[in-house]
Amino acid sequence: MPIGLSTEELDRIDLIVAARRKIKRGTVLFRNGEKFTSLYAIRTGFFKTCIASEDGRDQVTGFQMAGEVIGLDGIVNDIHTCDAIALEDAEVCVMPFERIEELSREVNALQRHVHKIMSREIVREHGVMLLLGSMRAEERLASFLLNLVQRLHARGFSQSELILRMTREEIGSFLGLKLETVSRTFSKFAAEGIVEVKQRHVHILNTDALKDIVNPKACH
Amino acid sequence: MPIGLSTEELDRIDLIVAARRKIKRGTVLFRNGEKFTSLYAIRTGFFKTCIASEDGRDQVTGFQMAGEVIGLDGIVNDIHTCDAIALEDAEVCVMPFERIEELSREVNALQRHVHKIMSREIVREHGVMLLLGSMRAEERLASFLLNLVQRLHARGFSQSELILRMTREEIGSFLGLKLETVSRTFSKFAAEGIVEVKQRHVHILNTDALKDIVNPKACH
DNA sequence: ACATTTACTTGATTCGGATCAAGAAAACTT
DNA sequence: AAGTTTTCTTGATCCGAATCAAGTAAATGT
Repeated sequence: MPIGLSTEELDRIDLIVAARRKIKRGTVLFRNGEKFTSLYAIRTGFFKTCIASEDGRDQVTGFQMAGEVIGLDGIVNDIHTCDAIALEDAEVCVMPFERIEELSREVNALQRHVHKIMSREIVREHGVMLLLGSMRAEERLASFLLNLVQRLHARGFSQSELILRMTREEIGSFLGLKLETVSRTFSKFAAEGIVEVKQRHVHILNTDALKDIVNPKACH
Repeated sequence: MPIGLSTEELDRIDLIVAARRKIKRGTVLFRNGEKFTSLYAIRTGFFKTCIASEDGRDQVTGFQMAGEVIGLDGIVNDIHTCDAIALEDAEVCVMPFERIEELSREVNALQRHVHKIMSREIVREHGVMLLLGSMRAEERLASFLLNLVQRLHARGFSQSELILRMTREEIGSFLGLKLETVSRTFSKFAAEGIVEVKQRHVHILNTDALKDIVNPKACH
């Protein structure tokens, strides 16, 4: 949450949260077609969001963790256009969007904060487009791992160890790859000594090597 | 612009526009790294936005036309993270973001409008992710053509004829394909009688066929 | 503890799109 | 109008990832 607020303002922002809601692993927070009413701030747990095309195909559009906000897709048409599914037991703050709009008219820092959250999501998606549009499988997976571990580290977790909350298929869907390719690429990284992988447990042994894969240096 | 406003409110919204700016074809409206100050509403002309990774690769993230707003990427960090380049002579309204925030605290419809614009961009990008993550070349190009022509039609242009403002390479960058593949796919569509293509001039002969390519029907 | 399901790995083969290459057609220059 | 540059098309070949297939390991339920 934003800084530089008076205690009075902070108290008011607390009022945005209408309720807390627990979501069991594998269940849906909101789904495509549902009426949009609220944004959700993740308190604990891990989510994926995905959209489906009319024919069965579907695409994971992102993985979200504690401190991130989901539901922004619903604002345009007052209808959610993607599904948000908990990948582990989770708890969210339900923030009715009407209240957010109301209060952000009065608290400048909140208004600014809401704008930044939406802009950040747009920029994040630009990055995903670059990944999907121009990277090869190894680059995609390396980029994915670095991004995950960086976000986890910002939350106080290890820089080198992580537990994947999603399946190979979900990773593949997000990265525009098939699950076999994801699996093979993990194995390749492991064979090169860059990571240790044991199912969902990943230990990054050589962060620089991953960075080099994403961003091949011209020299040496 | 939003509806349901009093004339007084409309007058105030006009004040958002600090200036108009003409941008010559091939020149930059803003570029990566520049300080963010304003959003831009396109009055006339056609833009592309693109991001570059550290190694030379770059990715067109979108094509924008009259009535659309660009610059949203700059809000998070007060720095633009992409380039906006005019693909034909253009004119934009410069809307200082400070003024937008100020006024949208007072005019609810404007606040709502700003939120919807940002959410719409997020949803659009979800669609691009689906395209890049799961579609084949033909599906991508068909989807691209349908999207372009639909937006042009909404602005009063033909449903079946359009002039591409961008090169094959730019289309390819946007769609995650090489320019040769774009060219070949155009030729394939032409051979099948779905479109007539003559350089940048495209005539869509069979919209349903394009829709079928994007969304293959199970039966027949 | 066992059976069942789900998730993951690895191999063989295929295929779509990238790459390499050359030429043609437009679009600018001057 | 001629020359130059940019854009586009088409062909031949190659490669990365998809697909098909089989088997293993882990998670879940009873």
